[in-house]
Order: sequence, then structure tokens, then C-alpha cells
Amino acid sequence: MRGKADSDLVRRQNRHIVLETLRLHGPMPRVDLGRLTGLSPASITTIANQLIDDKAMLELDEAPDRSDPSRRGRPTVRVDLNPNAARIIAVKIAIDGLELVLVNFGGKIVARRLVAISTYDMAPSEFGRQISTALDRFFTENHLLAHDVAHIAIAAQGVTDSRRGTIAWSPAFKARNIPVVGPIEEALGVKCSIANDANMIAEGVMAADRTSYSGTTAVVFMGYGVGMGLVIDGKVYHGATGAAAEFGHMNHIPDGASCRCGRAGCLEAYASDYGILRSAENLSDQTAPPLFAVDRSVMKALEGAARRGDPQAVAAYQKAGRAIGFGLARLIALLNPDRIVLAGPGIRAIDLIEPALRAAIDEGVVAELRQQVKIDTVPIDTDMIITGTIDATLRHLDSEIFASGPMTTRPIFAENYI
Amino acid sequence: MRGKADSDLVRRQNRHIVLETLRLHGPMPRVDLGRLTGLSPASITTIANQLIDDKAMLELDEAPDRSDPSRRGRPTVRVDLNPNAARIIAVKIAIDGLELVLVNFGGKIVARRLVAISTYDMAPSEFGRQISTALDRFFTENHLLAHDVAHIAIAAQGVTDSRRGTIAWSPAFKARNIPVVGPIEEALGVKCSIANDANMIAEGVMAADRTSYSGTTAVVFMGYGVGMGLVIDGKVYHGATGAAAEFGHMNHIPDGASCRCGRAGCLEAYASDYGILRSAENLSDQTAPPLFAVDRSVMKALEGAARRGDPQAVAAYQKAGRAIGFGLARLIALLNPDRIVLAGPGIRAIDLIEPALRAAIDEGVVAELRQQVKIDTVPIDTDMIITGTIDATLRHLDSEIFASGPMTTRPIFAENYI
DNA sequence: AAATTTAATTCGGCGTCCAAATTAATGTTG
DNA sequence: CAACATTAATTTGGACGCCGAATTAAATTT
Repeated sequence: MRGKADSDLVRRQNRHIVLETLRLHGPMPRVDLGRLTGLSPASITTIANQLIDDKAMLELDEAPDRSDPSRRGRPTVRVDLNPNAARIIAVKIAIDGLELVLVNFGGKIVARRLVAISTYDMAPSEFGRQISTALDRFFTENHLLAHDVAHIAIAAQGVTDSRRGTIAWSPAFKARNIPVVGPIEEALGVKCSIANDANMIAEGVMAADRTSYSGTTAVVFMGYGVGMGLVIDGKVYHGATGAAAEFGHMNHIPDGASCRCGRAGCLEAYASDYGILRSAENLSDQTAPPLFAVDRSVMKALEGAARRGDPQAVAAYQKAGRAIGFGLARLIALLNPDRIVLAGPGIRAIDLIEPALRAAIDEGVVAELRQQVKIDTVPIDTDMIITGTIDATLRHLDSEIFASGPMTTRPIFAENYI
Repeated sequence: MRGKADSDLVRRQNRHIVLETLRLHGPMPRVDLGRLTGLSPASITTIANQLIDDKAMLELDEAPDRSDPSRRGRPTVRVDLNPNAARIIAVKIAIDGLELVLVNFGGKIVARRLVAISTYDMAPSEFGRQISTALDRFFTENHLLAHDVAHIAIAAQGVTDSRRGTIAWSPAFKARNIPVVGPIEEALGVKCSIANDANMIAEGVMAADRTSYSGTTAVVFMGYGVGMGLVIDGKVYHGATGAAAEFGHMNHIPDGASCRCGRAGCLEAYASDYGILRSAENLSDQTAPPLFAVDRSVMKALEGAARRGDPQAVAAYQKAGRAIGFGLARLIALLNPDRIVLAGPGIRAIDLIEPALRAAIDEGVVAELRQQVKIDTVPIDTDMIITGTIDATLRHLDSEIFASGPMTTRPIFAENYI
């Protein structure tokens, strides 16, 4: 049951849909905003002018469009999100370092920096210091003050706890429960949040094609590990503590193969790069997984071997497909999704994996459920983690900006934009 | 992104929360409605009087409350949902017959009837005729005309397809894809819907204690079968086609024990009454499951044997616990729920099941995820299927009534209430 | 230059909410 | 028992947001 409604709610909601419409479709004249939002021209005028006053939006100062010579009447004036309304920083934590990206309110990347940090052996408190230092340098480098940046959004591999702002467990760290949000907020005085990288990929996939992913979609990421982003009823699902969709560490076989996470039988232990490699090399299931990502060239060679018919390699990919397939069968039984998207570098070998995967789904789920699900593949570069993080964060800002209405204090607005 | 907001939305939303508040807390004076909804007394006056005009609400005609002698001031007048505003029929389909329940808008059961039908061997079209006939008799019996009943809500075991209004697969039927909603709507001219019984149990559990089940909760039903109702972000989740949370037919062991659904390795094949019985009797996993529910006395005897230490029986319950445990471990990895509720007749033997269940969860899920989940048990009688169906349907009506606002045609209103 | 066309704004009215004032119905008190 | 106190509920008047209709703005066509 939602809370009570009043004119405040109406204003916020309508300002919000105006901003979202611009974010989704890009700059457009007020008439089109009216058509797309369903609001009357009169209301659009009011709302647009308020948002312009609030510096969230601006009129584009451009020559009238002459592309269609038959066009008559008063020329349109396009409005757009004000790129200078706010800035955010998206951070990706990987085992070999940090990626920092500065983005303006319009979604354009303004600056980017890679910071090499060897995270694996780092003490939890040390990591907090290092990431804060890296961010601090990034601020200086880009002449940023704390109040110029509205939000720092962090994406990390593994189990993240959005409530506590920590990395509960990650393959990038030996240690557990690493505080991240706390140290950064203290050191820099900027609002910060942390989320799982696979969820951010799901945000990215959604952002790329919002119409196709409206209902319930599971985005499976195959590569150095196996991850999942879960879109439930059109929204990325984060679970109670932000650690949902740990598909890679969903049990596949009780008491099965050794996984990077220290347990046995996880799906990832069969279907990740290292899992596949381990079977292909005919090593025991119990062989300890490598600490670092398997080199891409090694996986390419393995794919080649399988395509040439190397029985051991073929079997390894089949085993991976079966693992993913049973995982998906279980997911389908539980969630009855509209569609499943397979993504990540691992799908380069999709031809080797798919037959076993489909067979496992057929075996593991009632036909009535299975038939309804669309399964497709999407090539995804890891950049989509950043893309998704940016999109999710900007949308979050939209609802903050619209929420404040005629704002008294507007800390997220950047006065001294360079 | 929600649609545009206007004063219409405000009215609907606020009327809705007023109705929901009464449904949740029962009759109360207008002052309290104001306190609970956050609306001002002025607004409550307006809304209440409109709803009373619309016959959705009424003032209770009772003597002033003298229970507290120190009470001063103008006495309160309590308002309540108008029980005669509408009526619904809830139907439970079981293998041995139908249960029909007539309920008024206040949630009170007005009439109830059991109709013995042997569903299993019935042809799909025949079932449509039979259920329509049974409903037609129920109408006559209670002097109901089509427009007296706002909705017929059906709950059935198995995989239901709410979009098509069919039972895709159910243990109560040999046939598949049995049309239910269509035949009833045609024969009676009353709006009808179908849902899974386990989802309705989840609705019932929620209705009984809404505060405890706000986030994400999985309600596991153990008994003649294994079912699940999934509450995600405070709402019962139905999946793409209304067939979500088929926990019982989630694969446990690839290529494992024979299940009632015709496949192998389902969780239910290990943890349902018949699954447990089959292991206890030391029959092969491949032994065909019985068509009908195992008699309660048989299960009681088995529990007794296990408690007296019969090793075969003890092992059977352990096997069941391990199956449920791994299923839950997989669910936790996927959904990171706030809590899990174990319910149904099967939990009479929870003491025999729980140790293996907990061990399996420990084995199957990262500690960081597992620790966050509360697991508790709730004794549930099968009546909760009806209770939940009623509650869900009445809530649905609330949003229909409030939605129509100053209604021009109000077909659901019962003029000739007996 | 006047007419036409399309975009955007302005104006007046409507519906909802709310705060404050008022009315209603009771209990308390001298 | 009449004036006062107290609490519930309504009425009144103002604010805010939306919308339709009329108006203004800025171009093209004739």
C-alpha cells in the first residue's frame, strides 16, 4: 500500500517522468514531451520552466531545424537535461585495480582513470584508505570539490552488502567484509553506494533496450566467473541486502567441484573459465581454482581445440552447459521469467555450450514453464558494468532532483563546473 | 516509470488507502483513519462521505463507547467497509472436489459448499462444464444473480496460467491445459481469475501478519506435495504467466527420483509425503508415485517410527530435509530473501527434518548470505488457501472500487442482497 | 503583406489537499 | 444546572497542480 497522495506527489511524479523521458529519448521539443508523457502542453510549459529554473533542464540554443523543407509553423525549441546539473563518479573494483569514471548529468563521460591496485592481499582497512586516496586524486585532477559530485557509485564483483556498504565476499579479496562506503563517505564527504557488478550489467542491458526487458529477465554473465543480474517486474532486484542473484554460487551438485568461494558444487565451479579449463585439462574437480582470471588466449585455445573436436575439451563445454542449464531450470521453476539473456565473454563459446544447456533445461523443468521463456544471447563487454552503474545512478538522481521540488538547498548542483 | 499524475490519481490513491486501512485494522472512527493514513481530518471527512455515498463504506450505528468512563468530548462514530458493497466467490479445486465460498465485501464468509467431483480422469471440456454447473447451483442456492457477484477467484494446485486462465498442469488432473476461466465467464457472465494455491497460501500468511512479511519472503508448503509462495518486495510474485515458485518441481538432483509430474529429480520427489514414504519403505527412487494423497494416518505412523529411531524412517526424513535445504540454499543464492517460512502439514515432522535441512543450507550457500535469513515455521491448515484467495481478491476489488471514483455504472454493487 | 501553420504560453476553471475556524456532542465543575 | 472543557467532525478559504481554450510567437506559403 503506497502512502497518501497530494499535490506534492503529483508535482514530483510529473517532473520525474519528464526527466526520465528526456533521459530515455534524448533532447526534444516541448510538444513531444507532452505527447510522450501524456501531459498537456500547458503543464509541460509549467514543468519545463520550473526545471529550467532549477537548472535541471535547459533549452538547446540551436538553429531551427531546416532538414524538412516542407515544415511550417513556429519552429520547435528542443530542451534537454542540463549536463551541468550534477556530476557522479562510477567506480569499478577489479582484482587488478580501480576504474574511476566522471560523468555529467547528461550521461556523458567527462573523465576516466585507471588506478592499478593489487587488491587480493590487502587488509580491509587498507583498501578503504587506498580507494579514498585514489578518489581524492581523481577529485584534484579534475578540479572537483566535494559538493560538485552528487554521488559515488561503486560496482564490485562478488557478494556486496548495500545496507552496510561493504563487500561481504569477493574473488578480488582474500579478506571478507571489507567496508567501502563508510571510509569513502568519511574521507570525501560525498554520498556513496555499492552494488554487485552483475546487477549493474543488468542495468546496462536494460538501459540499452528498455522495451524488451520490461517483465522478469535474468541476465547471465559468463566469463572469469558466473554472475547474474535479475530484473523483476522491470526493476533490477537487489534482495534483502543487495546480494541477490548469486547465480554463480548457487549450488549445482551437492558436494561437487571446488569453487573459488571456498565451497563445493557451485555452478561457477563448472561453468566459469577456470571450471571449464579444469575439466578440459582432466584435472580433478577438487583441484584448487586459480586466484586470478584465466588468460583470454588460453580460453581461445580451448575453444579452438573443442571446435576441432578434442573430446576432452568438448566434454568440458558440455559439462558447463549442463551446469548452466540446470541452474536456469531451477531459476525458471522458481521465477517463471519472461526471458533469459546470456552474456559475457564466455558466450564466445556459446555454440559449444548451448546444446547441453538446452538439453538440461528440457530435463530440469516442466515443459509448460520452459516453453514460455525466451533465451537469447547478447555480446557484452565488461564496460557495461560502468554503463549500467552510470545509468542506475543518474536515474536515482532524477528522483532526487524531482523529489526536492522547489529546492531550498540543492547540494548536488555544481556551481563551479569547469 | 509510472504514468502521469493528476488529481484523479490523488483521489483514487487516497480512497484506496482509506479502504485498505479499514480492511487491515477493522472499523474505526474518522479521527483514527486520519492518523493512520496521514490524511487531514478535512480530507477524511470528504473521502469518507464520498465512499459512503458510493456505498463502499458505512457508519456503524452503535451506542457511544462508554467503556472508558474518563473519556470526554464528542463521541466517535466508527466507519467500516460496507459488507454489502460487493460479494465474491472463492473456489478451491482439489483432486476430490470443489470448495465454493461466498464472501461479502467485509471479508465475512456468507455461504460455503463442498462439491464432490473426481477430477483426475476428467476431459478438459468436461471439467469446464462441471465447475460451471457447480457454480450455477451455488448461485441459485444463494439467490444470486450474475451482477451480484463481483468476482470468482479460483485456486488450484499445480501450474496455473493466469494469462490464459487455464490449469497448465496439475496433480489433480491427468489432462493438461484445462481451460477454467473461459468456460466460467461464458457460462455465468462473471469476471473470473485463476491462481496457484501456494501463492494463495502466501497471500494468507501475509494477510495474517502483514508487518512481518514486508520484504522478500518464501513460504514453503510441505505436505502431499511441496509448494511455494514467493513474496517479493511485499507483493506476492506470480511470474510471467502466474506460474512462479514451482519450488516443488525445481530440480534437486539431475536424473534423480521419479516425480508425480512425470520428470525426474524434482525436490518434491524427495520431500513430499509420498517421496518420504517411498524412501522409508526402501522402494527404488524410480517407483511410480501414487496418484492420490497419502493418508494422514500413514504419515503419522511414519513419524512415530522415525521418532522411535527406526533407521529407515529417520533416513527418509533426513533425505527430505536435505532436499528442501538444498532447494532453499539455491533460492537464497538467487533471491537473498529476508525470511523463509516453513508451513503445511509436513511440518508436523519438522523436528525430524530440520537438522538435515539446516546442514544442507550451510553446505549450499555462502555464509554471508545464509546468515541473514530468518527461518521459521508456521502451522497452516489448508483453509489458508481459501483465506488467502479471499484476501487477495477483496484487495483487488478495493482498487477497482476506488478506481472508478464517482462511478457511473457500478456493476459489482449488489442491489438485492439477501 | 496577409494568410496559414505549428509551438509555446497565458488565463480561467476545476479538483484535491490542508490549516484554521466552526459546529457538534459529550463530560466536568462550581 | 449552566458554564466550561474536551474531543470529533465539518465547514470555510486558500494553495497547488492539472487541463481546455484562447492567445501569442515565429516561422512558411501565397
